[in-house]
Amino acid sequence: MVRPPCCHKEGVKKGPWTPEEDIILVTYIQEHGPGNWRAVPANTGLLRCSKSCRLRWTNYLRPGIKRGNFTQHEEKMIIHLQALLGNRWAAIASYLPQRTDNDIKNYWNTHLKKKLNKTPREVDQSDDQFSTSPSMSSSSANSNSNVSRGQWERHLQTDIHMAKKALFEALSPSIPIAATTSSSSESKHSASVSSFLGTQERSNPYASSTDNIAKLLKGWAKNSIKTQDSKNQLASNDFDSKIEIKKGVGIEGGGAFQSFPGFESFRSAVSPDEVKPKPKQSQWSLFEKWLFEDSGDILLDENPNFI
DNA sequence: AAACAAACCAACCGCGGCTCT
DNA sequence: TAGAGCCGCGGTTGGTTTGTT
Repeated sequence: MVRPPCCHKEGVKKGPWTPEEDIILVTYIQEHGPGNWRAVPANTGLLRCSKSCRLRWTNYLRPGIKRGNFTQHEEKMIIHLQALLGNRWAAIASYLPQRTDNDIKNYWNTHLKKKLNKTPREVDQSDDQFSTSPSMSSSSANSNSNVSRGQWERHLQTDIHMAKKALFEALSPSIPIAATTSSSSESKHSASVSSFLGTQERSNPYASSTDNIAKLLKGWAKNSIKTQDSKNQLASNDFDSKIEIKKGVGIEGGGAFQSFPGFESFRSAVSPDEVKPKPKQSQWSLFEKWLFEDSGDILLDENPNFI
C-alpha cells in the first residue's frame, strides 16, 4: 500500500521549533503524557505533524536528556555497543538513558567513525569486530566468504566475547578506563558534569539552543520545588507540578522567556538520577545478567575487585 | 576582514512493524 | 484475514557555527 507522507499536508510547519511551540508541546504532554502523537497537533493547535512533535519531545524536550560533550566512558560504551548491536541507535540509547538515539547517532557519525578510522591499529580492531559481529554489513560478511562457516562462527564467538569484555570494562566504573580510541583527553571530556546541563559552546538559534529549554525547564522546576516541597522529590517524568508555572507565566508573550533564570538551580534540584527513566532499570538488569553471566568467570579472574 | 571549508546537530523523510477495526 | 493507520527507527539533509587560509 502507498501511504502518503504524514508531513505533506497543507499548512504543516517545518523547520526549527520556536519557544512557543515547545511550551505548547511540553504543556500538552504534561497533561496527557507522551503517546497518541496524532492527537497532539489536533489538540494543541500546533501546525506540526505528529512525527515532528514526537521527535521534538524525544530528542529535545523530554526530561532527563543529557546534552553536551560525551564522556570517555560514554564514548567507549557507544563504541562497544555499536560493535555488538550495529547501527541500532535506539537499542544503544537504551543503555545510555540520558542520551537520545539521535544524539548518539550524530556523535557516532561525526566523531567516533572518524576516530576509529584514524589509527590503523584501531581500524584493525574495529574491523575485526565489525566484520564478525552479528550486526555486520552484508558486504563485510562477503569479504569473509573464503572463511569456513565453522571458523567464522568460532571467530564470531571470540569477538562477541571480546566485545562483551570490553563493554564490561566500559560499564564498570571501578575499573579504570584505559585511553583507547579516544584522542580527546580526559580533561576535554571531564566537563561531563557541566555537559549534563547542556552547555553548548556555540550560540545557536533557538531550535538548537539548550539555553532556552533550560530556562523553560528551570522555570518549571523552580516552581515545582516550591509547590512540591512536601513531596520531597520530583518524579522522574512527572512535570505535572511544573505546569503551574506555565499557567502563571502564560505562553503568550515572548517576553516571558526572558524572565526565566538559568538552568543551574534546575540542575541542583533535579539530579540525573531523578530524571533517569525508570524502565531502563530492567533493561540494565537483563543486560548486566547477559554480560556478566557469560564473561563473569574470566572477567572476575581479571578483575577480582569487581563486585 | 573576507572567503571558504569543515564540523556539528536539529529536523526531515521514508520504511517497517505493530495494532486496531 | 486483510487493510488502514500510527508509531518508532535509521538514514539523510540542510542550516548554522567554527576554524582555517
